[in-house]
Amino acid sequence: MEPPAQPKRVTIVDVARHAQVSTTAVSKVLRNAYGTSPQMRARVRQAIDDLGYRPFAAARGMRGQTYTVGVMLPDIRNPFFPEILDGITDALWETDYQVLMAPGRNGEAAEAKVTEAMIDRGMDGMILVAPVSSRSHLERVAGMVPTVVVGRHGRSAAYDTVSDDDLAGAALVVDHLADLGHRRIAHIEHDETDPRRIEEMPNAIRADGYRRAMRARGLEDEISIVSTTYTQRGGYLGAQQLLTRSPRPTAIFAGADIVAMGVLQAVSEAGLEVPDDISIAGYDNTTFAALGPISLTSVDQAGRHIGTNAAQLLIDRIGDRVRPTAQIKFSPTLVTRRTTAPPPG
Amino acid sequence: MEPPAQPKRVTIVDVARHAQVSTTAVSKVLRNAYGTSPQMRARVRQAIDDLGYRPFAAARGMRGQTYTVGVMLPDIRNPFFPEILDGITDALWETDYQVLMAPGRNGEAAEAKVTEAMIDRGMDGMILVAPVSSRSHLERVAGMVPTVVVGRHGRSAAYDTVSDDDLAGAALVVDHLADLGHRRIAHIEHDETDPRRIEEMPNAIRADGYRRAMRARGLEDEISIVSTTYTQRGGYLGAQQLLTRSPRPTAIFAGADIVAMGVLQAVSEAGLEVPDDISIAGYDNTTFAALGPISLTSVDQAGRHIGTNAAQLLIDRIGDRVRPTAQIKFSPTLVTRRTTAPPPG
DNA sequence: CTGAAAGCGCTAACAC
DNA sequence: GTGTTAGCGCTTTCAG
Repeated sequence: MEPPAQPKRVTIVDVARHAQVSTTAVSKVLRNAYGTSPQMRARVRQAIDDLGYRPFAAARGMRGQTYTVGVMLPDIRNPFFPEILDGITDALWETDYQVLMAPGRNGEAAEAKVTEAMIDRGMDGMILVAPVSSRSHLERVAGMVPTVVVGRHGRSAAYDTVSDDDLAGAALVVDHLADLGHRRIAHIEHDETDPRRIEEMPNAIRADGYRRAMRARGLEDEISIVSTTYTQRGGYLGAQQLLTRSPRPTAIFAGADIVAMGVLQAVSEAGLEVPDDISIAGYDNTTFAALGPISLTSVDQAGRHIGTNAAQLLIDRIGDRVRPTAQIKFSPTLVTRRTTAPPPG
Repeated sequence: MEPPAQPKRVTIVDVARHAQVSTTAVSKVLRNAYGTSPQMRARVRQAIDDLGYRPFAAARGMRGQTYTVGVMLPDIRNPFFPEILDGITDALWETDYQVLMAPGRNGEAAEAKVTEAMIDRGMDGMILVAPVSSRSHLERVAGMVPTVVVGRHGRSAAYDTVSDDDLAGAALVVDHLADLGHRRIAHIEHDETDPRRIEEMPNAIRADGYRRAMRARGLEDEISIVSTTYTQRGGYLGAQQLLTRSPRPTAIFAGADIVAMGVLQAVSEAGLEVPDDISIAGYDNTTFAALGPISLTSVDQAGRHIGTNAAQLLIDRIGDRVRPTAQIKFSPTLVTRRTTAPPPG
């Protein structure tokens, strides 16, 4: 058996004929536009049901909206980002908008490719999560299509933002560890060289928050940072370096849970016990931080919540493209688990 | 500062004028179509660069292709699925196709919504990963747009498939445990009630593979299955049931890594040690199975590889819609780690 | 309140 | 090898 020949799509013309009205009328009913009588709406709706009509987005896109919003996530392997997507999808579930996601792969070139592809496909709006692209690129994108940027700090007149207070989050961790009695608290950061990004990227802000919090606790002499990447391997390599230092840190604050996973690995290979010999804290409170055998102390960012808020902001922006931009900032909380305890001795 | 007024898009007409050729010529060059001289191609390319032209997908979609493929994943929280998406994205990276993903949320209604949205948006092809929809729905979709189904067993004349040999995978686990000396090996499955799906869904096949392998080892009297869901909570509840049985199983084969996470939790709460008191095995070999503190024995499905093959199949199918459908089946391998060992005593 | 008609940007016959 | 032209399905003036 061959695949069945494509049945020709039902169009607005078919619906109009069936309902004995004009195509204009159908179009108006579809968009809940002004100027349709109740009985006309009823007849058109009936015809739509009878024929199983569904609007063809490409055709709509040529004149008006596509009812599609694009989401770019940096890395779907990091379990924190799916939470955000989930929040976005939930918020838009009951609307006519369909959410479509593409991975940005943590690179400027890849991100540019994705944002252009989305613009070319007529997205009505875009949500860019923790993009690494330059601010000017982001503003150019936002100039073409309503855009919400998630995770980057710093306000722009071109796009709305939703972010988490990474400065406060880092302080939460440092304070928690210091309260337990730790002094030699080290940090593993995601290396940020581009000076223009250093003020905006969450990873850089966390490192800064760590420094400030250490100083605030009078621990400036103990500040100790290793720069790798926000990956499991980055955590592994970073921890290896830290463990050879002498005196050895009694606690490691990893900039992301995924980094903490690598740290745990290195610590275990070094024959050390967590938390008896060394305390570990992560960031993001991802699902695997909560897993029994891991039970990682981590900073919770409420990813879902970030997602729903970003979606709402985008809908508002699509509705009014010239209103002033908004900046929503959430406060993180600390979830303490079994990887942190008072220092040995 | 207001967002800058939208600069009007550069169209094919602008390019044609700039290059002093017809719009047809530009269109042909864009599609590498037959009948263009080298010098014309050069001039058109030059004009495209000069003007920064990019084709508008919505307009293309009205006549031909949109150069977009849609991927539906059941659940992006399960870290196995991102691997597949990664494989797909990689395979299509150098092509003109853009990959766009939407979550199917493990429900027939949600899946229908997503597949329709993708069809409405003129996707050139779709890859549906582990869909729960009825076969007839899948075939209807495949009749409208080239489709590859990943994970479901059973051949269809309407769509190509890529799957993993779940029967063999389950046997790998049972044999491994039996070789270690276990006899009371229990299984936690994802409950499948729909008889039409029971023959196709990977979860059902795994349960079946477990039963067959147990019989093949002469352990038919020890067959013990708990039906919950492929979630962490499902694993937790399932394990709680199993641990109260007497005699207690000495090994639990969880149908998915995420399930094994819940099992580990329940086992730990019951005060039992893994693997000394009880062995645990999972399925999917997700990133967290490999994490040091977890180190879960699991079946590897090579998700990336599944993704790249599905993408290739889809490209082939887009190129020739009537060629016979293909069924690719991969063989899983077992990765043994620290959660399995000989039974106590 | 309703409908006729003009495109949106692109592709595909079909002529030249 | 190249250009002219007629739409694809929808939205949007603009008359009636």
